[in-house]
Amino acid sequence: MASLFVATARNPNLMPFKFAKPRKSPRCTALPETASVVRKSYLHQIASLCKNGQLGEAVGLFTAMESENFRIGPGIYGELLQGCLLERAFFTGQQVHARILKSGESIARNEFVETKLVIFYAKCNAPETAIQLFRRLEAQNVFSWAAIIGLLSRMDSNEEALLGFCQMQKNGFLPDNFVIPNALKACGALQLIGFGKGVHGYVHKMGFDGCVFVGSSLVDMYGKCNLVEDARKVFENMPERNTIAWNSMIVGFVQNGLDEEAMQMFYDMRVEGVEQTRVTLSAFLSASANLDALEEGRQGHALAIVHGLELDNILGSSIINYYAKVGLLEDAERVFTSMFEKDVVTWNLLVCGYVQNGDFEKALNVCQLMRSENVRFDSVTLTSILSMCADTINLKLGKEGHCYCIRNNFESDLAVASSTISMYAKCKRINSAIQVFKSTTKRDLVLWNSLLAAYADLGLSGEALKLFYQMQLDGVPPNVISYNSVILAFLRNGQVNEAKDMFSQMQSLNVLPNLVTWTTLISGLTQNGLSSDAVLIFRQMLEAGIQPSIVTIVSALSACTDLALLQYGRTIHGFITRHDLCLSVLIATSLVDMYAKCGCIYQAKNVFDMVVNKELPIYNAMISGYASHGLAAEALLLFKHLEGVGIEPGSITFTCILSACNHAGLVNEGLEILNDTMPKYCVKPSMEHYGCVVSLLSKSGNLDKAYELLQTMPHEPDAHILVSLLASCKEKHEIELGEYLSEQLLQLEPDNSGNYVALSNVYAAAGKWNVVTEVRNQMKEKGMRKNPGCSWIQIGQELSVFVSGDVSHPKSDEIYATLALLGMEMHFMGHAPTIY
DNA sequence: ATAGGGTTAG
Repeated sequence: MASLFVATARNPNLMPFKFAKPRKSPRCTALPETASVVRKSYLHQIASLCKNGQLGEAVGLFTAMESENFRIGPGIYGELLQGCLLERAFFTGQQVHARILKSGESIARNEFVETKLVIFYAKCNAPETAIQLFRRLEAQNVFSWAAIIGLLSRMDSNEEALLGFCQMQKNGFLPDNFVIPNALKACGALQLIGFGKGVHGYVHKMGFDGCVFVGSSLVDMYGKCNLVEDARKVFENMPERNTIAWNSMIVGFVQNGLDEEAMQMFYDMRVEGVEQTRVTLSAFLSASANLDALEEGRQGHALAIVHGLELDNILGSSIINYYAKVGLLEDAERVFTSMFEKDVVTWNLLVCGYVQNGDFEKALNVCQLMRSENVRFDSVTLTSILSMCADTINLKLGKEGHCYCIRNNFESDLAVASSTISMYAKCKRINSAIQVFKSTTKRDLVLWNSLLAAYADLGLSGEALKLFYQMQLDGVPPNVISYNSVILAFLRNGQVNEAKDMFSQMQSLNVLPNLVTWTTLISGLTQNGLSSDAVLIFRQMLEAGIQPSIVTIVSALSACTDLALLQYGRTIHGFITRHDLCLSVLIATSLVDMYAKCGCIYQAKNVFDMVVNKELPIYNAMISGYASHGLAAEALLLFKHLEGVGIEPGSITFTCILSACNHAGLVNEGLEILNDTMPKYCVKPSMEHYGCVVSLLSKSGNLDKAYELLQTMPHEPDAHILVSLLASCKEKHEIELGEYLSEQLLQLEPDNSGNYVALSNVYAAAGKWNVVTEVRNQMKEKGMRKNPGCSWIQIGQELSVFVSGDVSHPKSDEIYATLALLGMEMHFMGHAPTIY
């Protein structure tokens, strides 16, 4: 095998040696008289030299024997091979092998020597030679079988190892306590629980229960097969337990998600004074990482230092994994640089840590360093890179990553395919996502869920539902995540009832809704205008004993931005206070927003004042609150304060502050912000920003300036801005401009009856009743009268005409009838002109 | 005139 030679060449201990003259050794000086005694003594010396790691001396003695023509027996060759094995001296072993072949059949075909050679090659991971020699054996025995089965299991050829295990029994050799651990290891790797239990039975029958090696392997096997209770039973019944037995148990707990048990066992181990190795610490650190146990993980790192354990790729990686999981990336990086041995997993942990921490630049740097040090990316690296591309919506890098996957045959990797799909979906390339999905042949739950989530994000509920059924036809039962996506797809598409149906369907099928399910429903219902349903769901969630996350609470509070639900908002505020969640800036911002939108501006201010480290969003919420309450002075003051504390205002901030100016009629302030302040902060004014100022100018009687701004701004005017100008045209009786603007408006939104109303208002204000009627007839032709969304405005408009003196209005009876139907005649009569 | 062994990270 090529890799073998690479491995030997790297190791300076394995340099080829020359058969040197034996060095004078004091023990060699007095040779006993008879040849057989001398031979015995030589054997003894060679054996002890080999055991003491003095292979060179042993070989020297061997050469001396050869030159003195001693008859060298199988024992000497056996000892020498054993010595080579101990020092991993592959080349020396090959030389010994050559001498064996040269010394004739009686040695070369000796069962003991042949077995030793098989063991030697098997241990040196030279599978071809070992297996070839094994096949040509004069006689098999338990030792050669054990060597071969061990080799196969080490090479991860688990099926072959188990086949060998069966074959040796067929050939009449009873497996002993040395072979059994290898067979059990293979069972664990393949999760062949039936086979494993069979071996366990055999162990019991043969009385190997007492062997620590067998016991530890059983613990490991049961752990790997997810039968952690059986593992525990074996462990507890072991008459003797060593470090490895404990380690196997702890690792079993961690692998089965029982992190607390693993930690407890770690402490028990310390109390009992069992030596703890890097394996122990590695497992302990995994448990700490899984539990976010900050203190324990640090202790684990400290113990590694105290025990003087060098940071090999595995222990080092466990420490990095822990620091990365709890977000201490600087510590992770420190450990990374201090490691003496790194592999692709080590690198991946650092990359993944930075990606999950949102430090994309550092993640990319590490990837580049990886390439420059010739560490090849594997599927985990690519998954991290692709998910980073998704997070940053970096389609260019994402495509490069995808191409790398195609070039390097990662296409069949399900995890890579899933993250490629998510990447394309996040970058709004749904067709590419679908293409990647279709190119896969074997599909797992994660892959189906990736595309399902992509459809959900776009609100493609039809496609999502189709996929949802398709996966079931394909024999993949949906899990909570699948249901969450379908529910989200419906809610994004405004299909509230369908979403609710799915929610009850999953419960009747015993798929338990999780935090995401509840949160999706709460925010989706709110966004579809069903705030009170959202609040109801939030209460159900608390009753179900699910702890809300920050996102859940933010969604629930956003449902309470309606005065009718303020009482629930206050209840949630109480919940927040009881659970010490006020410290979250996100929650505080939502509270400010809720109180402001419910008209409780002073309560909003109270919450606002309590927050210590304020960030831009909470300022925005407060300024917006002031703006909507007509408290322009307060809004401007807070805006100035923002400058004082060095926080840069954003686009939303300017929307809020301009709308405050607009409501308060602060023309100069509004113009200054648009013309000076926004360029200062490099914020390009949006349509909405211009809208505020245009409306402000037109309302304050500067219709000309307003129209000028409308013409010079870099945006095509939207309906909103045109309507605000139309209102001014009405006041100023600017019929010509009104007509012109209305024409544009009706081109933009030909089916919006409100626009016709605005136009007819212009004519009505100028007393052009005949044109008003004309416009009304146009509306009637379009069947707009029955449109419930604008009936109020229409009625108002009709009334305006009526009140303005056109008493002979032909439809006055109809208007009265409509009002009577709505039960509001008197009320509207008095307030008619304010309806607009 | 004799042999060999199990556990670990994403």
